[in-house]
Amino acid sequence: MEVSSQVDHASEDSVFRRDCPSRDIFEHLTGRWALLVLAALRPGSRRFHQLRDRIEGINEKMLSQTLRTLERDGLVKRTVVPVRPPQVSYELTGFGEEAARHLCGLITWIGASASEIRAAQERWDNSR
Amino acid sequence: MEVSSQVDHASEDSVFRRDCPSRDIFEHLTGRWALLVLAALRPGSRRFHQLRDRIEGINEKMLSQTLRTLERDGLVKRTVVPVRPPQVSYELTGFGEEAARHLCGLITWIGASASEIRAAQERWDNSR
DNA sequence: CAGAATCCCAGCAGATACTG
DNA sequence: CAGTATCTGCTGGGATTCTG
Repeated sequence: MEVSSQVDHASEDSVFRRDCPSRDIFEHLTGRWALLVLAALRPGSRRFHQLRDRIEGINEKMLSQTLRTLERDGLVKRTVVPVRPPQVSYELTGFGEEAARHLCGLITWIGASASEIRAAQERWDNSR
Repeated sequence: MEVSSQVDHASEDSVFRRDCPSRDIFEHLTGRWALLVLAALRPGSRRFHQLRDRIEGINEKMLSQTLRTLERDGLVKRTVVPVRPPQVSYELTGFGEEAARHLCGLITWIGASASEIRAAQERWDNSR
């Protein structure tokens, strides 16, 4: 593991760089389903089928894939109870809760602003 | 414009619905380039070519497209000075600044957490 | 129940060339 | 300078099927 490099990745500008290491983590969080999975896990631990039923439109492949990515990033913890049939539950880690707070903050802001944004869109659409 | 409908879109759960109207606004903000454009506009007004030069890897089509979407949503204001050659500048609206604050807050958090997330990823990768 | 494996497609993104 | 127009391809996402 490299401790230092020629390029200062910690600089404020690094996000503008093509190789900014934050970019793919950002993409994990803002992909189509991650927000919804994190939000669905906020109240507490959930089973696979509970998540699938709660999140409208998701299929098992995408749920599984999203959960695995979030688990890999250390945002979600997966727990298996080895019985028949198997029981698997998911919960947020401390990190996951922080991420969820940020994302849900953004969503809350969007929700509060939605009507004004929609109005802006209509104005734009009508002006051409 | 409809004032009410059978479905309660204002409920907290609406984000989980397939037709949640916040979803596409969220996607505009978290698309590949919107964050970078908003961040680049935070210090103040910028010209088209300044943005293109600042944001590594973007091409003119994507910059133009992203700016138009953000303008349509009322997050960015476009100003044309009709001279030859034309001068066009972009700046954040009040709304745009709020959106940028949220997104940059998320990015800052990711930056601060990146090393721990990377460590989690390595642990995950090595454990299989 | 909780996934894995496979196949498939639309749509976003990029490269390139052109224009008021 | 600040964009459009057009073509192309890649891959994220989805439907379906299979399994421990």
